[in-house]
Amino acid sequence: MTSSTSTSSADMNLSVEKMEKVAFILKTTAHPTRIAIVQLLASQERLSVTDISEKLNVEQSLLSHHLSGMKLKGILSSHREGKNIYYALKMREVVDVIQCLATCTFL
Amino acid sequence: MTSSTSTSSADMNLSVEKMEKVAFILKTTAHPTRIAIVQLLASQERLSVTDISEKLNVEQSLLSHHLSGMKLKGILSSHREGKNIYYALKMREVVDVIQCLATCTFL
DNA sequence: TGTATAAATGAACAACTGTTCATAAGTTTG
DNA sequence: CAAACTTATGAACAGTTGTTCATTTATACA
Repeated sequence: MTSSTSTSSADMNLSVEKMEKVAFILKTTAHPTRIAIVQLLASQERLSVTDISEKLNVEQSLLSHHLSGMKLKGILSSHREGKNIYYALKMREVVDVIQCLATCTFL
Repeated sequence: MTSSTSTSSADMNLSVEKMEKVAFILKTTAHPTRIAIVQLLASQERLSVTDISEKLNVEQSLLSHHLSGMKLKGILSSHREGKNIYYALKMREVVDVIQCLATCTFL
C-alpha cells in the first residue's frame, strides 16, 4: 500500500520508491547516445557492438563504456556469439518510457 | 529526413532534436527532490520556498539551489510577493513527462 | 532604525559522468 | 601458433552535480 490519495482519474502520485525508480531510469538513460541505443534495441531485439557503433557512428571504446554501464545497471543484457557480443534490452520499462516520450505531442 | 522505417502504429522515432530535448528534460528532472518539486507544483500552481521546504523536508539553501537551477533551465518561474517568493511550473511538458511516468503501470 | 523572516548566492568540495587513449582479452581462421 | 578481428578495461582528465556552510540581500514590521 504505497500511499494513494485516490484522486479520481489520472492520479498523479509517485511514491518515494517509484520516484526513485523513475529517477534511476531517467538518469541512466538521459543521454543522446543511450537513448539512441534504447531506440535501436527496441526495434532490433539484439545487435552487436559493431552494428550499433556503425549505426550510431559512435567510437568503439566509448560505446562499449555506455553499453557495459547500461548492462551493469540492468538495462541491457549481452551474450557472446562467436566473435561478436550481442546486446539486447533487458529492462523493458525503459522502452516504455522512451516510447511514451516519443509519442508525446508536446515535444 | 531522419530515417523512418515506418513501423505501422506506435511509431517509435525521436529525431536527434527531439532526443536532445527529451534528454534535457530528463536530466534536469531526474532527481528525487526535483521530481517531488514538480509533483508539488503540478497540484498547487504556486508555492513559496518555505512551503516546499517544509513539505519536502529539504533544507533551505539546498532547495534554493534546486529551484534556481530549475528556473534557470526554464522549468520553473518565480515571483516575489512580500517576503516570500513563489515558484510555479513554467515548462508544462515536464509535468506531462512525470504524469506519463506516474501512470505507467510497469513501475 | 533595528530585528526578524525569507530566500539567494558563492565558495568549497566530494562524487559522478563523459570522453579519449592505449592496451588487454577472447575468438576465428589460416 | 600467429594474425586479424571484436569487444572490454583501466588510467587519466575535464566537466558537471549535489551538498554544506557562511554570508548577503530583500522585505516586513515594531
